Order: sequence, then structure tokens, then C-alpha cells
Amino acid sequence: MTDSAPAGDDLVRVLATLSNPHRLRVVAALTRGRTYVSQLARQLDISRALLQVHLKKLEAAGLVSSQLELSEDGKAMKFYEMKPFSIHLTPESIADAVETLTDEKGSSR
Amino acid sequence: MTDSAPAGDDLVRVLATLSNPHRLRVVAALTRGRTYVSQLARQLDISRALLQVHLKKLEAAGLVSSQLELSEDGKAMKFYEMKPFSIHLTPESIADAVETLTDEKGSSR
DNA sequence: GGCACATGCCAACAAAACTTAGCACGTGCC
DNA sequence: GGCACGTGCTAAGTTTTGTTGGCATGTGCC
Repeated sequence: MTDSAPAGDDLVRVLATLSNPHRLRVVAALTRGRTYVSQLARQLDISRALLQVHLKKLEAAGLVSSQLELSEDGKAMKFYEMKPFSIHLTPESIADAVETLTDEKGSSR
Repeated sequence: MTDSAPAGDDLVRVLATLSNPHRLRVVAALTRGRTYVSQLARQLDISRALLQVHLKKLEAAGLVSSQLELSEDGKAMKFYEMKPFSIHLTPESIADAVETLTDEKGSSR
């Protein structure tokens, strides 16, 4: 793992990622097992385009991982699966995280 | 506490509220002790108008509470303080919360 | 009265997030 | 070839969120 973003900014990103019903449903679905995009889209009854955006955000936040695989009949299928994580939120843990928050919005400014 | 919103929607609201640097800083500040709006605005170096919006969101999410008090010299001062909370986020806890998610956006629709 | 301090609200703009629709590409099979 | 299934992208629209600035209220004090 690249220790890129400070813990504080990281927390913000993860929380922002998880504060969306669609993405929570994706997390719930993937917790029950890995699947590929089209399958998941049908399962959740949302468009592929929409699901892909949400999956990318989840992956960007480091909450899920993906691997491209070829099915027996040669079709490219992208599988996603949960990455285990455990975040304990309390006023104190947040106060700690704030210590490592980057000043402005974009890190560079 | 009014058991209004389903646990799932509640979680979404809390996470959305906490996914903002300004609000995290407010939480951090209030964790160190209660204060009133103007004081907090100076402390965090942001405008009162902006701070008030964020405080309202925090209060709406049930993370902080406020009480209007009169100082010795009769000035009305609004004090805010943290409400203790503890949220454990894991793929499983999220999967559970999803069970109680309201279908569409606004509960009524 | 005028200044310093406190509160509140709102209109307006700016920015970010979400969603849709359509296009591209590829495969296997009738 | 045409259809069903898989992938990816992006432009354009809507909606939500964040932020600013102004103006209202109130108090005490010189």
C-alpha cells in the first residue's frame, strides 16, 4: 500500500464513499461474495454505467478490489470483491484523524 | 430519541455528515470542550455563516447538541457540545444496515 | 448615538456529485 | 450477418452541497 494520502484525508474519502445508498448496497452484495459487473447490475437493478462509477469510487477508496478474468467461452468479465476493513468512529478517533488533515481541498494549494 | 429514520438511512446521514473536513474539525474542537459559535468560528478561522451551516448538519445527524445561554452581560450565546457516539464500520455491519435502507431518496416518494 | 460583541436568516453563486443515454470494443453461437 | 452477452468510455444533464455576503435582530458600554 502506498502511504500516499494522510490518514485524515483518507478517512474523509472513505466516509464520503460510504455515505451513498447505492454504494452501501454494493458493499452488502459483495460481502456475500464476489461477482462481476453485469451480474451485480442486474442483482441491484441499476444501470451498468451507474454501477461502474460507484465501483470505481469504492475501489479508489480502497474498499474493494477487482480482477479481470476470462470466462470459459472467452468473455472478459470483471470481478469485484470486498476488502476487509474495520473503522471505529468516535469523537476521539475523529479528533486524532483531524491532526493529519491536509489544509485546503486539493492537496496542492 | 424519536425512532424516526430507519437505521440504514441514519447511517448514511451520519457518514455523509462526517465526510467533510470542516465538520471533522468542528468535531475535533468540540471534543476538547464546548464553545459558542463566534468563538468556534474564530478558532477554526472560518466565517460564522459557514460554521452555522455545518453545525446544523452535525446537529441534524445527532452528533452534537446545542443550548442557548445568556452570558453575565446579557448576550445570547449558543453553545455546542459533542454527543458521545461509537460506530463500528465493517463490511458486515454495513451489510446489516443495508437491510433497513429506504428504497428511494426522500422517504416519501 | 456609535461601537463591539452576540445571534439568525436568506439569496445567489460556485463546485461537486449523481445519473442517463449513447457510443465504442470484444466474444460465441444460430 | 445478427443477436446476446461481456467490457469500457464520455458528454450532458440534473441535483445536491458548499460558500459568500448582506442584512436583520439583540445586548452592554463609552
